[in-house]
Amino acid sequence: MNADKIPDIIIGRLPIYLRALQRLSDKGVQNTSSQELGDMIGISAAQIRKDISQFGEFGKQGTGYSIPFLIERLQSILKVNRIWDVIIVGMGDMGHALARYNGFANRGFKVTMLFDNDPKKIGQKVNNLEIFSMDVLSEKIKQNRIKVAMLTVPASAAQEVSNQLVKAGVKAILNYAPTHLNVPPDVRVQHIDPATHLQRMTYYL
Amino acid sequence: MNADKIPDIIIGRLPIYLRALQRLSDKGVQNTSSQELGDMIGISAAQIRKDISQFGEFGKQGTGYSIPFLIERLQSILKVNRIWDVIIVGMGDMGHALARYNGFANRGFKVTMLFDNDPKKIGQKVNNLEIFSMDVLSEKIKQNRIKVAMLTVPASAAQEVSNQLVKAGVKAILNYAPTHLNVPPDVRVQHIDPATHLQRMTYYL
DNA sequence: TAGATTGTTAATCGATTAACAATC
DNA sequence: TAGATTGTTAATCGATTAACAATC
Repeated sequence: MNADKIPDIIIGRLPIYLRALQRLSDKGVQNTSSQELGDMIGISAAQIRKDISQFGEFGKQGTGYSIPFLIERLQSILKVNRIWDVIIVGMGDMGHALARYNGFANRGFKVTMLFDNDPKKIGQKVNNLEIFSMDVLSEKIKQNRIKVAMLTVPASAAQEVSNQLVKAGVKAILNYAPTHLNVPPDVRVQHIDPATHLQRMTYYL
Repeated sequence: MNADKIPDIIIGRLPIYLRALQRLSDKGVQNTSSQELGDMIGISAAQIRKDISQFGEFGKQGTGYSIPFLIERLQSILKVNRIWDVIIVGMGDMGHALARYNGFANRGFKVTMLFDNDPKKIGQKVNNLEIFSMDVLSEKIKQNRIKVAMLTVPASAAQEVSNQLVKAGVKAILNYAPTHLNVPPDVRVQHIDPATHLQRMTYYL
């Protein structure tokens, strides 16, 4: 393991590699090469080898990489060789869809609590999980040592709720609100904004 | 307007600038500087000036940028100074949430058609839009000259449906399926995979 | 005018690619 | 052994930052 600081751009590619490897594994494939993996996901073989080699010598000359082994290594590096409890804050349509999403299984995450401030929603269940009041958000986060949250409140409330999350100890926020969040440097934010993603493509049309 | 090829990484930042500018505009602010805008979204002032200057001289020394003017320019560059009709393919929870999402207004997009292959869903309405059969997907895309699609089918069907979209003339796909899509070079794909986004953050926890 | 801020140049920094010895 | 493919080095390519003349 290289102790140097790994560039974030490399960290960002590891989940892509992992996803492709798990897909191969599901098909029963046992081994692959940087060439094959690269062809699958549109990344050069040299870059894949370079990225992976930041963390150790996981391949073998002549035969490439053992898929189960490389999956295990990447999961360990990304710290998804465990299950992170994740909360969803804001039970509109998007929060609802995420609560019922089955794509987190085997990828290191489990949605464990839901929150909303609408009295009509509080106490209801989605996917067998009760919706809690925002009043108990901080308390529940601390109690359960929650580190990861998905934020699906309206843009107008996002910064305020983000502050609450951070104050209670959340360190990773997947932000679905179409607004930038200001957080301390030890908190990570990833943005999902469909309009922004679409606008990035219309330029080329 | 610079006729050189603009790097994609710059194009990717323009929607972020545009979103921040629209937020300022909504608050009634008329002018801003690269410094202020950069502070808002965590990007250096120099980079913002450099990015914007690829497309023309939109600012004024001493006073910065006129927000309405810069919004108009960015919208024009990104081709969102019009409304793109967008279709949603796959009316599960995610497709449903996107069909009811109100974040596309004023950002250049309008969801106009929904598709699913489940006979029980076909003919139903979501947000006043009828769900069509996949059998008429190609025909409807061609008829309405649809260029932009959101793909919310299961991963196992994503490549196959993507092929249909591309063949019918779609040039921009927002892919919610957790799998890489192979498309011709003239088709753009953006990926939204919550598990991948979360995995990119857990490394730092 | 004086202060502020752009657009741009040059310098720095970082990422990607090509190539190949090592070796399975 | 011969062929394949890694890990790594050096070269190339591209992106970011710092600095400042121009000018509103």
